[in-house]
Amino acid sequence: MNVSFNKREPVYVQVVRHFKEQIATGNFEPGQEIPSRRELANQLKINPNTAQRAYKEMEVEGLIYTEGNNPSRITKDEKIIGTVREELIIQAVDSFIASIRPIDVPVEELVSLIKRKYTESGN
Amino acid sequence: MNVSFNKREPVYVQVVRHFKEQIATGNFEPGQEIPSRRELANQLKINPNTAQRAYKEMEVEGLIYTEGNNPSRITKDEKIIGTVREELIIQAVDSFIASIRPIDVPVEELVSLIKRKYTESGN
DNA sequence: ACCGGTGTATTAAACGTTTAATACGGTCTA
DNA sequence: TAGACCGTATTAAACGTTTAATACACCGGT
Repeated sequence: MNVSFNKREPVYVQVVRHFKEQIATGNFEPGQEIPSRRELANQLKINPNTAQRAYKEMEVEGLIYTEGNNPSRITKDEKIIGTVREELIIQAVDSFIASIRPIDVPVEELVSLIKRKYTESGN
Repeated sequence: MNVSFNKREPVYVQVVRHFKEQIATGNFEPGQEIPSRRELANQLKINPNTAQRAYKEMEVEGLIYTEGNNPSRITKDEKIIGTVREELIIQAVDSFIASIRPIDVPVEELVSLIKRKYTESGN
């Protein structure tokens, strides 16, 4: 569980995204138990309420579910799981396009840049 | 002068970026006069102090300069102007890479997506 | 000389969001 | 039945940004 926070974006949003990334890349199995609110808070050194808020949001979106007073679990709905990856990608791409379009960069220059930077070893 | 603000990012930051985009795309000539603080505030419906803060930042970065008590002007330093475009692009690309890398998307899928969306009429 | 426009500076208050503190009720188990 | 762990709820505090109110000095044209 490794999350580095930036301070401009709400922490709970970053936590949600982190979980989505895990789900999208298959690091979480459907139905898999996730850390309790309090345990997550401990691990990430955040307030339990912030963890709660993140989980609440994920629950509303159907990404996780809670039965009784047991730690929540990743949804078993494969359809939802499959959607997560696409949504993350689309959001990232759209946001990138929106930020780059005003600068009028030739698409080939862009592609070349991305290919090079994306392929570079893990930075 | 058309700027649409999102409310997550400080307004003055968005104003600065907007000006940088104008400079990067050549919409501003070197030495060209820009609106006074108070006029910009009127145009964008923001507080004069917010305009001042944006301009101050640009002045610190050498993008604009001020002589006497006249409205500020775009720098005549072509080197700085040339740099603006590169910086905007690098920043956008780096930020995109950072957000997309955790999802493990094949680079070709990415390139294909970007080409399609970027080429789509102005959305 | 005056008036209106510049840029600049300081200080305080308002505002919304995020985070924190705390408490409550449930369930399980030793 | 007591304790520990769950999720949940309510309220308060902290924080950063923005707004606001003023004030100052400067220059230019009337």
